[in-house]
Amino acid sequence: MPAVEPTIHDRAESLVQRTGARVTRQRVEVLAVLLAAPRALTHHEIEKRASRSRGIDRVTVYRVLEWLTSHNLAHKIAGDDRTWRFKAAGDKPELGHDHAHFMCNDCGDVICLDEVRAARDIRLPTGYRPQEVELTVKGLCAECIPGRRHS
Amino acid sequence: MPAVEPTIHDRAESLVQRTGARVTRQRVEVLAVLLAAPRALTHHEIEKRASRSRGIDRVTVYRVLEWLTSHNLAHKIAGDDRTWRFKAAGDKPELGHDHAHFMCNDCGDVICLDEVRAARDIRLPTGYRPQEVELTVKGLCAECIPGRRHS
DNA sequence: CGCCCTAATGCAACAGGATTGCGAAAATTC
DNA sequence: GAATTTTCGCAATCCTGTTGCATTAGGGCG
Repeated sequence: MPAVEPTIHDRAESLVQRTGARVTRQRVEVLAVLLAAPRALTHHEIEKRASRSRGIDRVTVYRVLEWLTSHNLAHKIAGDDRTWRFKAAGDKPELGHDHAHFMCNDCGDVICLDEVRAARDIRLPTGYRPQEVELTVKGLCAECIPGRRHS
Repeated sequence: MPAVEPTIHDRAESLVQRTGARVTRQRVEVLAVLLAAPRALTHHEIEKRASRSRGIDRVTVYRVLEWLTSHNLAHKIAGDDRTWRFKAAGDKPELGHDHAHFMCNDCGDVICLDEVRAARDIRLPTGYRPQEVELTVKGLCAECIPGRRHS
């Protein structure tokens, strides 16, 4: 059953189109997956979710993600498990990525803390030039608090 | 020429001893390397420096670093290049690791910004429990500022 | 509408950091 | 100094991510 999800897919398509580059099924699908997710996803999760209709090659997913990132349609977040996580940048690609993140020490999930802004006035050694500030709170997410059963 | 470096090596040995576990050449040497370094080192750098007298196996270095980390004698920092960097924790292993880091976007070097302390009062979604706060400033280190010649 | 050019995809092979299994070596204990 | 148990070294393996290259398919243009 081709029960398409109109809104998200269309938003994705429109965002890809707006870059002026080619609108391919793979780009749209991957971006749609990111837009639909409430948190940052690993390459693995993205690949799995994007392959529901037809498959997308592993390498293509990597390349699409790199492309999305370089066009500010997605953000790339380094986790402690040495795997990148990706998150849709939202509808305003012009805006930067200067909010904070929360990372679960147990399951590795990453969410954005949109309200928090990192301090920008930090003293560096002489000769050092700051570019971005990253603020990551680590801890346990609601799912991983001991005492709760795993879903 | 066995020109030993007395102080650092001894400090390393003492720190390892204090854990109650076995005091092996490999643990002491690796920790001494970390203590001597002004910045966080990659596994590669550590291995190279630790092998000056006799060699230490690659895998052993990994295991020693993991051991040091789990005993709070070293800290493990995730970089954007997906390689771990390690730094001695200093003489007070009880203390946490709640200072900020600077990471060079060009060469990847990581240094600690000991004076900076991250905000501890950050609002999280309900049910989330914070454990650590990581503040990382990214930019260019003095070596990598354009216009300077590479050493 | 269909052709063409080029960008993008898929496949396979590769790269490099990190991990695991297991027998050998060595640090404490007695 | 022998026993015991941790730790080491070596090889093989895993896993994320990358590269090369032939094939496919956007989408501009006639």
